[in-house]
Amino acid sequence: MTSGGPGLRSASVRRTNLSTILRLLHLDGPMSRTSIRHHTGLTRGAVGTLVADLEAMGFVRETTPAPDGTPGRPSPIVRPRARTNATIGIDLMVDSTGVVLQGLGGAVLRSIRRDRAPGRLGADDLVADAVRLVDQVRSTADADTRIFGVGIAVPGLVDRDGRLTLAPNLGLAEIDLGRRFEAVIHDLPVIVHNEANLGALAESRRGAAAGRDHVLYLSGEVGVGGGIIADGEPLTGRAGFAGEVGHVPVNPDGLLCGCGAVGCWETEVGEPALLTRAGLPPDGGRPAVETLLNRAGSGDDATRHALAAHARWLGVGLAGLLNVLDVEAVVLGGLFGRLHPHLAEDLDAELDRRVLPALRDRAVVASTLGDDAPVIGAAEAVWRAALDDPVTALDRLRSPAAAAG
Amino acid sequence: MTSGGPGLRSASVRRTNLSTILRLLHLDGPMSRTSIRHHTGLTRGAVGTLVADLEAMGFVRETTPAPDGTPGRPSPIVRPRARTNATIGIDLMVDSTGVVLQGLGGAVLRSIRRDRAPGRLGADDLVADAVRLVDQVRSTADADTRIFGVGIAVPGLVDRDGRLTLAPNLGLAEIDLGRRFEAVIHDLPVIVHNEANLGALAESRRGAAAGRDHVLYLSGEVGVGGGIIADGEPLTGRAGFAGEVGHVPVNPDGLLCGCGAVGCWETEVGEPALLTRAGLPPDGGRPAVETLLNRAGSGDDATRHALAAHARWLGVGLAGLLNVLDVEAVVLGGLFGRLHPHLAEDLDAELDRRVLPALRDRAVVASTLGDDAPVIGAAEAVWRAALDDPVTALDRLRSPAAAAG
DNA sequence: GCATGTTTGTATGAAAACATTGCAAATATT
DNA sequence: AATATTTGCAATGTTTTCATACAAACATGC
Repeated sequence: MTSGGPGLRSASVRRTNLSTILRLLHLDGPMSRTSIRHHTGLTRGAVGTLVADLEAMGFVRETTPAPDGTPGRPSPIVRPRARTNATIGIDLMVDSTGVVLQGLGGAVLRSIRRDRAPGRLGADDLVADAVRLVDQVRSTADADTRIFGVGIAVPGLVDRDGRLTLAPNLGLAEIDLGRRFEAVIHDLPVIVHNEANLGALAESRRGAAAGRDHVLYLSGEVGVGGGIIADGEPLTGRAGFAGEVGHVPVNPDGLLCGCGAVGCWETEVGEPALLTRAGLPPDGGRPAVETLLNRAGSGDDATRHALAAHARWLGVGLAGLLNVLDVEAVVLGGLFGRLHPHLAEDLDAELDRRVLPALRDRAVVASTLGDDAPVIGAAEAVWRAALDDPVTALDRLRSPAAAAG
Repeated sequence: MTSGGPGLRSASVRRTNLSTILRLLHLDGPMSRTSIRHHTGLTRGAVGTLVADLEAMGFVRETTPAPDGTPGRPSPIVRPRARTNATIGIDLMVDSTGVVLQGLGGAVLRSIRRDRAPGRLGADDLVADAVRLVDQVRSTADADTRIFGVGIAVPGLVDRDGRLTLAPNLGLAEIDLGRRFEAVIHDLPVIVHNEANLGALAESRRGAAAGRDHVLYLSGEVGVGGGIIADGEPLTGRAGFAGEVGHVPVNPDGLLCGCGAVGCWETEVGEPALLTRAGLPPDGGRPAVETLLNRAGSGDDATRHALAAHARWLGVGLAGLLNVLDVEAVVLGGLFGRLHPHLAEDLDAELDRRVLPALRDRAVVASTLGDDAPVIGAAEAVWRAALDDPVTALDRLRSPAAAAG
């Protein structure tokens, strides 16, 4: 509606600079004060007082560098204090719940995953189960560890306010999941996002696409989701639903999709489609996929043909996305990541056929974070919010009363 | 590669605030100082000196408001000085060249379009022809009009540095179009972008999607292009090629596309496909389209069926884009805009079938700027760059020597 | 026509933050 | 041990905004 951001007050300069430096340390790791100067363009004096502030707030610690042979007085190394500053990520997968504790700087301090009974729980049980794991993780943290919030990855449509519109694989719909969690974890801010969007965030920050600013992450399970990083930031769309690549039409004469349409990409590259092609039960789940991968490894012809067909359909949809988004890296997560070694060749061939020549210079790689990409992304998303204004984030932790704002 | 922006110096606060206010006036039109205060959150004193600065620089003029019946001292209206501050937009269409002079605030001060001989010119002639029109426009501007730059819209792939990689419909490839123009228009900065991206910018600022932050613009001519506005800003992609929606695969068993692939969206919804469906010569161009529209208006059955089929294919591709991008408005430009009244119903039906329910709340509208969307977008793109830092933009104009930076 | 209330612009002083400058500290080299 | 280099630290100056007080411009009511 209205254009132009808020005006910049004199006082916000400090906040912005503190945020800039802390984010730099979080993403690029420990570095000397001089390195900070070169990244930010600030003067020695300014960096000095800013780092001193961050140290006083407990965000960083300065250490003397090991001699490296260069002349001149050595510049102290500024290190993010991972153990004293952390966020929590939760991943509500279809058959398991994962929780991580991620320190400032990105290190995963603790990681738990617990299988859930295949029978579908209600929302209450789902939340209670996850909160138990959160408590378990919090109990192992140091006594002085400050936790800045909880991020939750959900396989479903989540709007910008954290309301879960639809999550068929969890059997949920129209639930304000953020509020549910906040009601139980009353002392921490909670954010909820789609798992593919968070997977994209994680892989672009810590994983296979680290440092890339234009990334497409594909999450292939029963459903197919996508997360887009554009100019280094998650692409949310109007309501937060962007990235539903599973429902791009690729085959007008294709199969009926769960969404009601015909020929969605998901019907061709989802897990059931793969298993069907390979002559395995479509709902065979993870074990069936393992069987398939084993057969592929041992050179089974039928399986290889099935994978080749799968690769072609993967290429059809992916080519369209590459032409539209012009990303520099595609990260294959979930099922796609496991399949990648077996279909990379056919996939690349299909892409060479369908992607415009100018857009062909891309990297399609398997996820390096694997199934943990969404959880790590959830924790990372909390950092993204907190590091936007570390001062008030810290203030809010100290006086939760002010969190009403 | 590196993360985190530059550090904020005390002096850059002023620049940021000047930029914020000027952009506000450019996009939202004249407003009182008080209104500026409400938009920016700045105090009376700050707004006062900032506006005084802008006035001294010749960007704005203050006028006394007409009495409106409210008590209290009236707040002066701050008006962008359109006639003293302008940008130039150029549009190199397939068969014509358009040039506009756009004042600060968005008003189109002058607009020329000249048909070009259908025979393809070389790059040199194309540039020379356009520059003649630019000179014509410049000569009609006031003597004290400052022109902040020239933006050029091209139907083709343009990278971030203004190099034209491929423009099949102009018969050009691998040309540094920006440099060519700069060599002739030596006194002005030049930027080059894809016409669909600029059309999207124009429609999201001044046209059918004014004020919307998430917009997809479709440019339908012989080729099909797209421009995406995400979070209010153009989505460029890694190299600036994002938005090539014409080559999204929609029909694996379809026709061979000019790009070498099979079943691109363009083969189903491009002008030739439409004309073929309606039993007209595929290369009939604009006159054939007029014939088709006339027949549709008079209720010709075959034509209506052709349009219905066209609408369905339009819906197939558009549904995929909506699911991926979650935009709030789709603006149909070029051919699509002219067709819209005749196929809106069938298109909406197809979208309802294929777009996820949560994403269905969108507006598909015809362009209001029509064929001028890309030219206006080109001028608007220059403003976008100049208003990012009006002070240095002005300094550069005054001392072109500094433009070397 | 005048007093009153309301809203706003202007002017002055204070506070915050960074840049600049000079000097001391810590390293490598000769 | 002396020199060159790079850096941290402290003091001073500049810039910008905020807070406050006062004057100006409008409407209303008597």
